[in-house]
Amino acid sequence: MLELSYIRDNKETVLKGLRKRNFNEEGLEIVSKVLELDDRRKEIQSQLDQYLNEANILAKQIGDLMKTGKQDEAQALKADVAAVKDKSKLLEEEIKQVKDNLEEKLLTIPNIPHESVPAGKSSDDNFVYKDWTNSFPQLWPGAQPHWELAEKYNLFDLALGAKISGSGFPLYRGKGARLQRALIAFFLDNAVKEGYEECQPPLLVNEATARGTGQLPDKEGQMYYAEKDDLYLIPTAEVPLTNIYRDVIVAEKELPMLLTGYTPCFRREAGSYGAHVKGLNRVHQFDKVEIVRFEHPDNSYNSLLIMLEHVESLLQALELPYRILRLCGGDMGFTSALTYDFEVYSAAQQRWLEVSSVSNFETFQTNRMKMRFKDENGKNRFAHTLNGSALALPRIVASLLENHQTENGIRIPEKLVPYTGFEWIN
RNA sequence: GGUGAGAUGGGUGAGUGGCUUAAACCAACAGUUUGCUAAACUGUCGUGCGGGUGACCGUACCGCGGGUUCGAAUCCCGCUCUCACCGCCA
Repeated sequence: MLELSYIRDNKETVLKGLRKRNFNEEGLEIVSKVLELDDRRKEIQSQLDQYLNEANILAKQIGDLMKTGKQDEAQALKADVAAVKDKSKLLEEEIKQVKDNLEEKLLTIPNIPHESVPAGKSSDDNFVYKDWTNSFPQLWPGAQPHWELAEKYNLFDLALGAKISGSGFPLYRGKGARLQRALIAFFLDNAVKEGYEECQPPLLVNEATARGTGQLPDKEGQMYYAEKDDLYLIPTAEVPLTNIYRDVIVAEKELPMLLTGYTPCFRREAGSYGAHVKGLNRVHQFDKVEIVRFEHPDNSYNSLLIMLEHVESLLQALELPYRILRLCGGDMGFTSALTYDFEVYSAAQQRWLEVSSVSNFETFQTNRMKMRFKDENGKNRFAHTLNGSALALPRIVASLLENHQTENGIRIPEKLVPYTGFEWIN
């Protein structure tokens, strides 16, 4: 959620930012609308405070009169209080309406893209920030896509997963299951080495938590929901990890705070079926190691670059061809100010697969969550949040299997061997 | 699932209708003292909103939501959560 004071002081910047997100002139009216509502809110607040002040003074007088035995005079004042109360009641109702309306509108405004974010309609307009300049792995004619390799080497079984749960719930087994565990441990170890604190959060979260990071009300349909208990299955560890600091004010020197966690992630992905979702390309349940940072606003963009390097180092260790995209305004998530996507090349499918999304949310999430730090002047300010996948497993596995396949089996990258305990899948 | 107790500021915890934004203690921060550390002493030490250049002023907030009252942390109702014990259970 954008800060109202920010919208007020930077209206032109906000409008420019929303245009980058392809808001038309009609859509942009929301900005003026919000400011008008806020003006009205302030107006009512002033008047209301005045009435309440009057009532408080009268109540005190009544108390004093009662104590000194002047019952009659006290009774007379009670009528005055009642009159003031009537007026304040009306204003209270009105201000509640205005506030609700304001909040509702504010929640529909996405984050303002960073000035460096290119305009654009869709993923076609994303800017290649760092391209893969080496040659791609050359596969021989008999090379197979990962779903065929999985069958050949008994690594995972989608049909079996479908029997047990439904489509999109892979069942890993044998060396496939071991590979999952190895990747998770490898990613976690690397995050911890970078200074992130390892966490194991709950996988089901309540409404306030889902709201804090912006999954609600924006992406309600994307989450699985356990109705009986009013809990949501997390679509990413970002949700529970970031909410650790909901409604918390920390000392400035505590920043930055770095958290990492492995969790399964659950996504309904309603409506996405077809050729692109074959194999592990898109599933309802997958494993991911997430990194989350709470940063001082002055440092957040620098830290974003540090996160990029971290994710890059993982992909290099796994010896996978990758590229980094800078998302355009039209393709960026609702809550993000700047997002880099990482894609690995799937040699057998001959296309890029997204494996990580690293974003700076600035104060968009912390404003919703009321997560602040006390600055050197004793003022409470919203911290910046950042997060990124480091990494999401399924497409890494897909790419790993496809790119490292040989006629004699699939080679495990050297850095991963200590985790898998085997050098070859064959 | 059953029974009981509870929810107050960063923490412990006092506070049963007006003198309470809320005692006291601890932690934290600043200063004095000191060769250094420690101790001692002094001071500061909640959040949102509105107003003001500002010191400040007003207002709301004692788990959440209602209610009673001129006036509620305090009384009433509903909800949520926590803790303890029992049952079930990895």
